[in-house]
Amino acid sequence: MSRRTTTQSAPTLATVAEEAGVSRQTVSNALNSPDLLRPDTLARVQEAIDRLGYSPNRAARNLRTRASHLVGLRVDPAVEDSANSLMDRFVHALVDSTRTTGYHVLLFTADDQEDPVDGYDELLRSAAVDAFVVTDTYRGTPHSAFLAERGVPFVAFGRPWGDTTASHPWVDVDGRAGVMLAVDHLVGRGHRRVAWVGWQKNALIGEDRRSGWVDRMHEHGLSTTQLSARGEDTLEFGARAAKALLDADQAPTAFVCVSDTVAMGVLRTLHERGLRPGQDVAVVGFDDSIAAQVHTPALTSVRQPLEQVAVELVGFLGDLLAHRPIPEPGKVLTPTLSVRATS
Amino acid sequence: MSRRTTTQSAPTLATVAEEAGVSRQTVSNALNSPDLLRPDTLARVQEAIDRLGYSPNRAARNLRTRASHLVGLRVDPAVEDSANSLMDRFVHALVDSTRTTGYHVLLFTADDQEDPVDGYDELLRSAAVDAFVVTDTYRGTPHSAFLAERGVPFVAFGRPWGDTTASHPWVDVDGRAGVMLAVDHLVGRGHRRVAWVGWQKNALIGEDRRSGWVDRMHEHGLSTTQLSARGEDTLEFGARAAKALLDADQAPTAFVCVSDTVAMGVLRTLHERGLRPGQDVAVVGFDDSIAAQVHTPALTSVRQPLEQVAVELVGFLGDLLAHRPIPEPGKVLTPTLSVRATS
DNA sequence: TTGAAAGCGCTAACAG
DNA sequence: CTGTTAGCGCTTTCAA
Repeated sequence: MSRRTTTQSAPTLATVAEEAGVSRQTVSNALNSPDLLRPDTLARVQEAIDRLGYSPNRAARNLRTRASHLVGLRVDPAVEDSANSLMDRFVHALVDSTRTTGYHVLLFTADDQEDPVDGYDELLRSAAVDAFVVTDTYRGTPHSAFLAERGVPFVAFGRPWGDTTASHPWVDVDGRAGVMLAVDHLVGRGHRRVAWVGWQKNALIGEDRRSGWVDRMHEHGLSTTQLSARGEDTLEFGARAAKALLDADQAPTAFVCVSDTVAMGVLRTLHERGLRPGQDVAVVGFDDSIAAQVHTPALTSVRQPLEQVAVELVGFLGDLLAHRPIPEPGKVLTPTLSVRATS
Repeated sequence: MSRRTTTQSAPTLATVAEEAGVSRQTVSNALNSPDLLRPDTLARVQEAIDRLGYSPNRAARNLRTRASHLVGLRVDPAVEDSANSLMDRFVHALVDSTRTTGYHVLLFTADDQEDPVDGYDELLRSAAVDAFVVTDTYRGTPHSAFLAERGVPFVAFGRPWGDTTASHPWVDVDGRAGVMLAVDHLVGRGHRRVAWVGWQKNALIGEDRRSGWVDRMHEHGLSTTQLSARGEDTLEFGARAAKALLDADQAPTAFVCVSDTVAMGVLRTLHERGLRPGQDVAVVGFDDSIAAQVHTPALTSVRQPLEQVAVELVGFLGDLLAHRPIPEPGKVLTPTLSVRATS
């Protein structure tokens, strides 16, 4: 009782038209503008479609409409030993969001990892994708400016730091507010000496997060002097920074970290020194990675609303590709704090 | 000095042909069968292509050749609180492997998470993808049988457990051998009572891994009685199992775990009881997840060669789509042991 | 070795 | 509301 024999080629518009006793165009209309058809015709066509198991050929449709309904996402190699599985969660969220809109996500990598725009051009020129999602936030690489310059249609996860001329749609998470959440939480638990372990000064994202710590500490009437460390996004740096801070005159009783990776380093130092996280010293990370969740003790962390980021991005994508005007092309979402055992 | 004005439509074969002073067909040949052209003609065409920044339109090519050069990969929601970032690493590896072959990876999700084949049909019928990569290993869901039945072209990460009729290409990792590695390692460090913390009996992957523990222990002349626990793939189960095993008459001095998630649970129990992992009790996980790497102390874990798995799968994909015969459609790769502080 | 003609399956524009 | 015509950009015949 198979609907079509295996060796037979797939049904086309013409097949369906014949089956339903209408013209090819009517079938096309049934698919794309069903309201143009009389209900009974529509039903008849729909029935034929179901009976034959017909799906419109995408290549033909793409050729005709000059759209692929694909969005490209460049995935760069995951960094081992880094707690950051942010990308994983984001990809899931993005694929989920695109599903309802008829778009699909095409993954690609750069031949040349150093070139921020490698891979984009070819995919676009060959009409393989309609647009891109770029994740600037992720490592702070300024792909956006290059892409915008070349007229590549894209939406970005991550705001165009400092670039006031940018006009592409973007969605970002308010890292500063997330850190403020962490500071409030710790101060609420009685901590007065709350340290910051962050990235280098030239990391704009890192500085934004840090400003949340500085400002909130001051608002609480607390000092930030001698309580800040800056370095790379590695476990080793976190461990080193914690040692230095703990050895200072007035050792901090709590650490707010720019990332879970760094926080894991802080935890390692605490462990080495026999300090119990959550009891002797509090630690808060950033990203709410899997590693944070399964660590013992589980790490309190700032959680980015990636699912919502994805939804907003896909919304912008729709506007962009439909050439709808985008009045306010930037959106900042607020993170939450996942409170766990380390605080 | 722009190569083409922004408002102008992309160059086509005809544009290039005119530019080079040859026919469209010659340009097509230059692209697909360059050896048919005279060197000087080829050079002239190539130059025109470069000058115009031409890339063949994929939709047109796909329509004509009835191939999309896309492979589908269904991503299911990541499970929170589980250490398993295996999928993330695998996706990266796959995208990397496909790059050189001219294929791209298309991501999709199922509307209905429960239906093991939801989403595949539509993508295939509409010729959106040429084939699929399915990751049976990941959760042990038997997609393969369903897909094979429907004549869907696919390659699988994960062997067709028990299904002797399966004829699709697959690549798998020898979990049993991985666990044997772990047992050897622990016994070599003087452990005699090595426990197993695994999955339910009906998880074929889990049982395969467990057999490595059972057999190897016996080969070392060691007993396995009262040293095994079975349950779900959660941190809580790992913690519970460790408690029960430690409370038994002859407490184990080492734990081999079916997954990092479970191992994290074991570590939690050790922590609660003041037992130092790697000193008082050894623990080995499976998957070498990020969480294992950044944990304090870092978790020894069996590492699957996902990069190699991806390469082999893409090789099979090439054979499959070129209708080349595949003499031996299964390949088993051997994992390695990442030794860290917990053992 | 190069060129001309045909057509993949679809949708946009128009005519009925 | 339905049908006819044309053509998207490419590759696959087949001739020259």
